[in-house]
Amino acid sequence: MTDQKSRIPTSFDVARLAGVSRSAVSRAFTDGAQIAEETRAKIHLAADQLGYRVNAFARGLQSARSDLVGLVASRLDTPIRSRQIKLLSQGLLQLGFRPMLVTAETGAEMPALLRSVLSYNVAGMIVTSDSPPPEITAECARREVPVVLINRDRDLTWGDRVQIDPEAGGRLVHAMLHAAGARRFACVRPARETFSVTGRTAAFAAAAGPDCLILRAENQSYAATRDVIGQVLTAGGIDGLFCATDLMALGGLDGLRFDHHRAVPDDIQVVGFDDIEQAGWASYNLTTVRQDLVAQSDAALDLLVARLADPDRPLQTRLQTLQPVLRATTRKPLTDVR
Amino acid sequence: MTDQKSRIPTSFDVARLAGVSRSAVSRAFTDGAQIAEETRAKIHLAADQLGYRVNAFARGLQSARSDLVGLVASRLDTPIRSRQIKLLSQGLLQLGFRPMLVTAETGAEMPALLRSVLSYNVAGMIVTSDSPPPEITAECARREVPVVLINRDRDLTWGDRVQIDPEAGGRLVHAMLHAAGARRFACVRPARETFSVTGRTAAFAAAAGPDCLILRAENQSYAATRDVIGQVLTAGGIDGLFCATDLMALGGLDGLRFDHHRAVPDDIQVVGFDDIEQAGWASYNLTTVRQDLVAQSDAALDLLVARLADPDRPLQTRLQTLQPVLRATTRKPLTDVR
DNA sequence: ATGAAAGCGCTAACAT
DNA sequence: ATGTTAGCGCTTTCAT
Repeated sequence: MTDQKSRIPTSFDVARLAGVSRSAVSRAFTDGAQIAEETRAKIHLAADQLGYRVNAFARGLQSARSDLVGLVASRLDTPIRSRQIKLLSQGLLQLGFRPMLVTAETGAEMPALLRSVLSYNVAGMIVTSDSPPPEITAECARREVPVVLINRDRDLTWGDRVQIDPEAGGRLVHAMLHAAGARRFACVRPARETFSVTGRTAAFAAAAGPDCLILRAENQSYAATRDVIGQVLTAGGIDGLFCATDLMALGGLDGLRFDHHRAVPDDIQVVGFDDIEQAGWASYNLTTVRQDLVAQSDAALDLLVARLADPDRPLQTRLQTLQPVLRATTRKPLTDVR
Repeated sequence: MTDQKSRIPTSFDVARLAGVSRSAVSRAFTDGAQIAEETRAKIHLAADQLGYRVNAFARGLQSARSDLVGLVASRLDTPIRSRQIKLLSQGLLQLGFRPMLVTAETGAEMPALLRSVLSYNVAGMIVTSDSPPPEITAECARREVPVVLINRDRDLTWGDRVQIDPEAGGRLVHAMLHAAGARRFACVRPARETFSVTGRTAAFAAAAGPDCLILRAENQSYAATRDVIGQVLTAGGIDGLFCATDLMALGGLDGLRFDHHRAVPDDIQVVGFDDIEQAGWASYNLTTVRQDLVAQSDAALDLLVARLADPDRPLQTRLQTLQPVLRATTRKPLTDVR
């Protein structure tokens, strides 16, 4: 109540109030520092009284590494991406890190953004974006900043990875459709190439054989897929459709049903990929392949922590399991899948 | 190529290479600093050669304010929240700020998180969460950290606001249903109270009259709403239903159609709120009220920048406009709404 | 276990 | 327009 002109208190103020040195204050706020429990309590009391908080900049300047972790993502308004970000940022918070979000829709802004994140001496970086920051991992490597890449291309030279096996994913989808009785196949993929998406559609097409129809949607959205899905029908006779992501599959489904008056799965069977929440909604009930995002996020955080503990360990890749989710856009399979 | 042992270069290294003082280097990296274009170019050249980046911690320590902006949100895997975060973080990035994401599902973690964000000397804070950080705004006020509250309760004492008018929203929904011919009303709201959601359901109920049935879903999810929607039918005769959010409305819709075999809008008309992407999908085609998230984000950033420019300006509240979106879960209205 | 003293890398007066 | 000089608030040896 006395001094209105409230300057932000520093460790000096706390030290004086508690009758100790500034180093003692520093120790009181450092985990595992050598300090008497009694002193620590006294200091914390004084600190609370003053509303003192360790200045993260001063601490970071000194110790040359912060508790910030860069979280790189694009299209984060997408169901799968937003869930990933949620899980990752919660996990980071729980581990005592602070997520610094870096989003870029166009790849152009990326390099500048990433460099500016690096200037915060981030403890690490988690990249879920499909827009690749190619040269940046080199700089991370140079600074020994741990990088975890989630479902990212192999073109990057530094970074631990957690990813699905796209080939296995593509083959699995084909097996699901085939077991359900489909024989003439098509798949829809987005125009822009992306590690996991491109990989699984390619593998699907390979498994489906040379007469597999390949459609390109302008992007990975519901709308873009709904727009092109009519082409599946002009081809004629196609009874098994793979859409590269659930979001695309839902657009395809609505296009088939509402724009082209086809029955799914009776006229044509449809499978998506990811198992986003909406895929399970009653109006869709989409057969799909589940990517376990919780496991993915756990694995990513695990890799981050492990590398922090031992910067010199060999780069590691963690493969995620894939799980078929049979719902109502395919017929009941005669034989078990897998 | 010479020194492998690559230490991270400092302004000192750049100064030496460029043959200038460290202050010159500092100026070369400060917008609007007094420095000859020639010198600046020379310095940037040297900096690039060395891979130099300004150390954000040292800069922040000095200037006692960073380009970090805290972005507080909960449930960010929800369509509306993730879109908000996307728009806000992009806008922040564009303005030269870095978003620091703070997510908390349980309100308990909040205070600690926010304090730790404050220790980063954030330039400001944008709060979209409905879990309120009540005492924290006091600390922001004390530190003169700008706060922008999006659709937040009135209990907070510091912060500019951008929000919808919940009363107007509730009345609008009632008007829409009434104009479409509904006469016996119900509404579903989540168990936990929330500024905008509670406000509009209350206003709806008030407009609908005393015999309006009020249902409580366990939370704001699709599943929770689908679970309770059957209670609308046991009441009997209800022909107009308001679900507090689109996400809830979609759950309600699927419940009515698939679990209880009711026709929408023939047996009962349904209106949601927000106009999330999924509301426009063909399987739902949900009548709703649009909250313009782009305008909301723009307004929030605007308020932030304005307060940064003039910390002493009076607190301001920006009201968002609401727009009815008539689709297929209501009948064609006889009279115009609004 | 605690204190004294020396920086971490930068910016901001102030001087030139 | 540029250089000199003090710090910003903290952590961290090194003594004690």
